[in-house]
Order: sequence, then C-alpha cells, then structure tokens
Amino acid sequence: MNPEQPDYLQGLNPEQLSAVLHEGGNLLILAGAGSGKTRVITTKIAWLIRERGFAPESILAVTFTNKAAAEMKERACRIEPACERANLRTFHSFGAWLLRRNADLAGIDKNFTIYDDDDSAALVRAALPSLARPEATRLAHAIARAKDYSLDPDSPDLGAFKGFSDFRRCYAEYQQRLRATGNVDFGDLINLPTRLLEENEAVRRRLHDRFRVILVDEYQDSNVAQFRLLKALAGPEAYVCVVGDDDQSIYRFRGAEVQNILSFPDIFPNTATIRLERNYRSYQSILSIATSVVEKNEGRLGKVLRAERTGGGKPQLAVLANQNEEAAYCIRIIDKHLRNGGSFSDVAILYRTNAQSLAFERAFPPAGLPYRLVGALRFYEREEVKDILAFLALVSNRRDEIAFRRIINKPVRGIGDSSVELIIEEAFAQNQDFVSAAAVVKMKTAKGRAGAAAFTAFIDDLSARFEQNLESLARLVEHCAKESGLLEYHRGQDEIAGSQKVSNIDELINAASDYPATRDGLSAFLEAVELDRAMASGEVLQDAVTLITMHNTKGLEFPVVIITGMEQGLFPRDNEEGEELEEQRRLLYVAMTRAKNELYLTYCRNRLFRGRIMDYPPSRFLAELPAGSYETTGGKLNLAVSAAMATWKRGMNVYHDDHGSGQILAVKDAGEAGVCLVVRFETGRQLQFFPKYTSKLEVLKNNDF
DNA sequence: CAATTCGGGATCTGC
DNA sequence: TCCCGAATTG
Repeated sequence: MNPEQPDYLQGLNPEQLSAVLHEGGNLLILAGAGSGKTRVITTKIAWLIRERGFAPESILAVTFTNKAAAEMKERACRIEPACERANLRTFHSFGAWLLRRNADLAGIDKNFTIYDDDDSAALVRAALPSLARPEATRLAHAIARAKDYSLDPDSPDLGAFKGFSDFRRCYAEYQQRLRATGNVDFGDLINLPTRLLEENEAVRRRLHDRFRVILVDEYQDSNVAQFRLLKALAGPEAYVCVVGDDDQSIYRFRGAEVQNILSFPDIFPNTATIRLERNYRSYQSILSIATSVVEKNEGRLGKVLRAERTGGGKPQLAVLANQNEEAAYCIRIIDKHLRNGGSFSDVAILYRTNAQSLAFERAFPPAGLPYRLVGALRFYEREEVKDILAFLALVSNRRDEIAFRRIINKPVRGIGDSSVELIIEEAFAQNQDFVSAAAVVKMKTAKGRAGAAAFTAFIDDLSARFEQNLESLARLVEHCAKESGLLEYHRGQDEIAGSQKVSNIDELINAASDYPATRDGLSAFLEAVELDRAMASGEVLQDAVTLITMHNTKGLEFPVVIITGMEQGLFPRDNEEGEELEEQRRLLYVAMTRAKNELYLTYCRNRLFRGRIMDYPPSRFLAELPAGSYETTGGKLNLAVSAAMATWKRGMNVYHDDHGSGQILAVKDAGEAGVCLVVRFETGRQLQFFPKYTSKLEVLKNNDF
C-alpha cells in the first residue's frame, strides 16, 4: 500500500489499481463475478477527474441496465461529487440523448417517442394486415434482431434472417411506416446515432471533441450495433475502456455478440488487458458450485475465480411439492435470517420468468413480508399505463400511428375498425396527422361522429394545456386520465377483475411530478417510462425482500440468494440446446454468483402452468452439479429422469428395430425406471417404452432439436 | 357497422 | 389462465 496514494485508492488490489491508473492506449478489463469491477470503474472516473484534470462532461460511461447505471452514478458521486456532470447512462438512453439533440440531422421529430416491442409488433400488423398476430410478433422480433446486427433492409447480409417469405420487403415496409410516425424503436436508438456519426462530419467532430473517455460496462452483452456505435463515437484522442466477463454473457437471445470482447484488442489498437480474478463477494463453496456450472460449457475464455473470504456453508437444495411450498420455504429461510439479526433487504428471490413472481406476491403479504418487485411490469399491469401514455404521446406527436390506434376507441366511443382504417388512409392520402384526419373523415354512424369530435376536441384541449404551461406535468397527466375516461374505464376493469389498474395510474401520475409541464418535459417523461420499466412500479420500500428475474440481477449482490424453479422444462426449457443451453448455464452462473453468504436452490415436483398442474423432473443442471457441492433437503431427487428428459423429447422422430419410424407423443416421469415414452409409429400402432430397459429405440437425425 | 361472446391455442429472458 | 380471432347479435 502506498501512503502517498489518495484515500479512495487505498484498499484496491494491485490488478484493480493498475486498471484504475492505466492510461495511454485502450483497456480491456476481464473481470470475473464479484471482482470489484464497479468499484474499479467508479474509482477510475473519479481519478480521471481529480488527478488527471478531465472535465466530467468529457466522460461517458455506458451500462446495460438502468439499475446498474443508477448505482454507478451514486457510487462515483460518493467518491467525487463532480461525477454528477459526467454522462453515466444505458446504451439506449445515451442514444436517445444524442438523437434529441440532433433530431433534425437524424431526420426525425425532436419530440419522438420510443416504440417498445409491443408497439413494434403493432406497427408490423398495421403495415402488413394480412399477417396473423403470432407471425407479426415473430416478424417484429426478426426485425429487432436485424437492427441488433446493424442491418438495413437493403443490407446484403440480411439473408441470414430466414423463415419469412419476403423479409427484406416486410422490413422495408415496417421501416417506412415507422419513419412516417416520426418515432423510433429500440434498435433505432443505437443505429440512428451511429449513422449520424458516420455520415455527418460536423457532428462527429463535435462528439469526438467532447467525449475523451468512454467506458463500457458489461461489455460481453453488447451487440454488433452497439459495437459499431462505440467505434463511431471513439475519436482518435479518446480513451476507451471496456469491462466484461464472457461467462456472464446472457443476452445472446437479443443479439449480444461475445465476439465483441474477443476482437476488441484487434479493433482498438494499443489495448492493454487486465484480469480481475479475486472474488471479494462470495464464499468458496458458492464460487465452486457456480464454476462447476460454466465448466460444462465449451466455448469460453476460461478463468479462475479465487475467493478472498473464508468460511461459509454449503449451498442448499430444497425439494418441494409445488410453487406454494416453494413460497413457504422461502418464508422460512427469510424468518431464520431475520432471527439471526439480518434484514429483509439482504434476501433476493430469483426466478427465470416474471410469471413466477405471482406465488411469492400472494404468499408474502399474509406472512408480513415486505417485498420489492424489480423489473418488468407484467403486461396487464402495463396496459392502463400505456393507454394514458398513448394520449400523451399523441399530444407530443400526432403522427404516432400506434398511439392513435390504441386509444382512438378506448374507452369505446363508437369508432370501429373500419372507421379507424378510413381515418388512417385519409391521413396518409392527405399527408396529414391522424388527429386532424379524425376530425375530417365522415363517420358512418351518429355515435361515431360524436366520438370522433369528442376525441379530437380532447387532444386539442390537452395540447392547449401544454402550451399554456400553467399546471404541473403530474396534474396534466391526472387531467388526461380523468377526462379521457380511461380512469373510469379501468376502475370498472378493476372491479370486474380485482386488478390494480387505478393504483398503477396513480403511480404514473406520481412519476410525472419529477418533470416540467412543457413539451420537452413530456418527451423526457415518456422516454424515462419507456426506457426504465421499473420507474412507475411504485414507491421504494426501505427494507424489503427483492423479487427479481435472474437476468435482472446482473451486477447486483445479496447476502442471501434463493434461486427458485430448478425444473427441467422451465430452466432450462426443453428446446434449449447447444449455444442456447450454454447461455442458460451462464445465467445460472450469474444467479449463483450474486450470493455473498448463503445460496439456496429450490426444485418443485409440480407447478401450476397456464392454469394446469404440470409435473416437472429436476433441471438437468442439477444433474450436472458435483455430488458434494451442495446439500439436499426435503426429499430425494431422481436425477436419472432429468438426464433422460434431456435426451427424449415430445415430437422427436425415432426409429425402433421392430416397429420402424415413429414420433414421440409424450415423455412421462417413471420414477426409478427413468422416463416412459409414448410413441406412435407410421404403422399406426401406439406403444410405450422405457429407454432405460431397451436399446432398440434410437433418435433419428432429422430432428429440429 | 360496432360490440360482445365463445372456443382454440399458447409458453421467456429486456433496453 | 389469458389472449386472439371468428362468429353472432344489437
């Protein structure tokens, strides 16, 4: 330890210190889980400002989640308050920031709103009415992936996106329709700034001149489009530092490209590489079991994590009957933790899908457990929020087709599908916005006429209120909720369904109070809601258990972690093989390495799924864990079944020595006997087999699994 | 033409 | 269970 170093550099280990003090070329930090990378980044930002004289405004740090961005800002400001003025954002938030300031040059409306995946799918349906909904969703998904790879409709590489008869034309149609609305989707938030930088020298110079330091956290989850933006943004003078861990790459499904981290030193010359392999977070027993998971993967750089903390017990696996017992088990763990002097906020309950939170949300309040639900609001909860936002979006931009379609007849005002299409066509034909078109088009019924008049008058009234600038934004949003009739409408829905829509609207109104009642304030508010799904989800409880998806835990840590739902078919899903399966292993690795002191896993023998009780064998990941790496409570596990379930799947084509070709109709848990297969052969016969006892059955190669 | 009802089919992760 | 789309009724 060097006594001449400033206080905030004391306590860094040699690798961390060299990462903070590195200058000159570019820097790649390969940082294992819990190796203190956030500390390195925040310390580095503070050091650059304090010791190296960088203006805070010249520093850009991007992360992947809002939670991580907020935490980074808080920790950096704690060391050096001037960090408040540095640009610490998510990639998408940075893209939106850049586009708002250069909207004219990028060819879009300054008050653009951001289309999420649902909006994009709705736009695909509007542009291509012949598509059924599932197909439109798949197409929207494929377009989003193309944008992740920075591919335009005329890019020659689009051939990789198969599965649609005319993908190029559909993509082009979508893109044209999107530009007509004046709005952007998530992919545009990355690609439009890149294009602006690449094509406009003045903008490029200005930004190169401004950003002298660019840091990227969770770099293993960047996609090709983000890599290209980073390249375009980094001027010849810029210092680029990226931090990542290939074992924690968990967003391949949305275009993340591990190649970015491997090729970084080739693209950014004079790159030094520093590895952080000392883990300060978890006990060795937790690191060992986590490492044993990713060791099963083939394509990895490979690194050794060493625990700096000694002690700690073995991870526990609980075998439980169903999701209610699972919630009860979690309550017992939390109670025990509290009795030992811990607090609610020490505990996180992790799951693979958001739908799994429901059992905990039901079981916790009666047990007196406060909880905080992190991340995605479920769709039905968002419905009413999006309705209100659609009115506001229309005030912001009257060409917003999806917002218009969403609320033109909600609550019902006698304007049916055919009338809506009439208005849309009129708007396109006359090149005018949808609200004006609604005022002009002749409705076919008296009800429709009255409805359209009331609608346009209401939008005009809302717009006027923004111009007058008399009320706060929260009051304007409240006015909108009441006078649109949506509040009443959703109150009725609440009474029918017992839902919480009105209180969600109240939360939305509260969230608006942080923004000024101007058009720019409205745009900022809409952007924040779109980019931060957690924002409108309610007040932050002081001390509460965290309910969170495994994906959302990236970058977080908790003294006690319970990973729930270790069932084959849920985690991993049965169709996940190869690269996808490896990604799921990395996800489990991420989940396990969030735990500081105690790690629990739960497996439920059956689970309520789509209103039905379904049997599940244990996750194949449990079968992969070394025998002594954890302790089991609550019952014996039949891991033979999960291994067999991984081999035999419903729908597979099989061949039997005696009966010929056939297809698997069902795979049943047969306990000690492994699995029982129900097979229908081409001869029409339907028979059952136990693969454990016969070798006459084999999997045919022509399966899509 | 608009609004409601009923039956079949689906399944995640997130900026 | 929930949601979509076809079919039916007002």
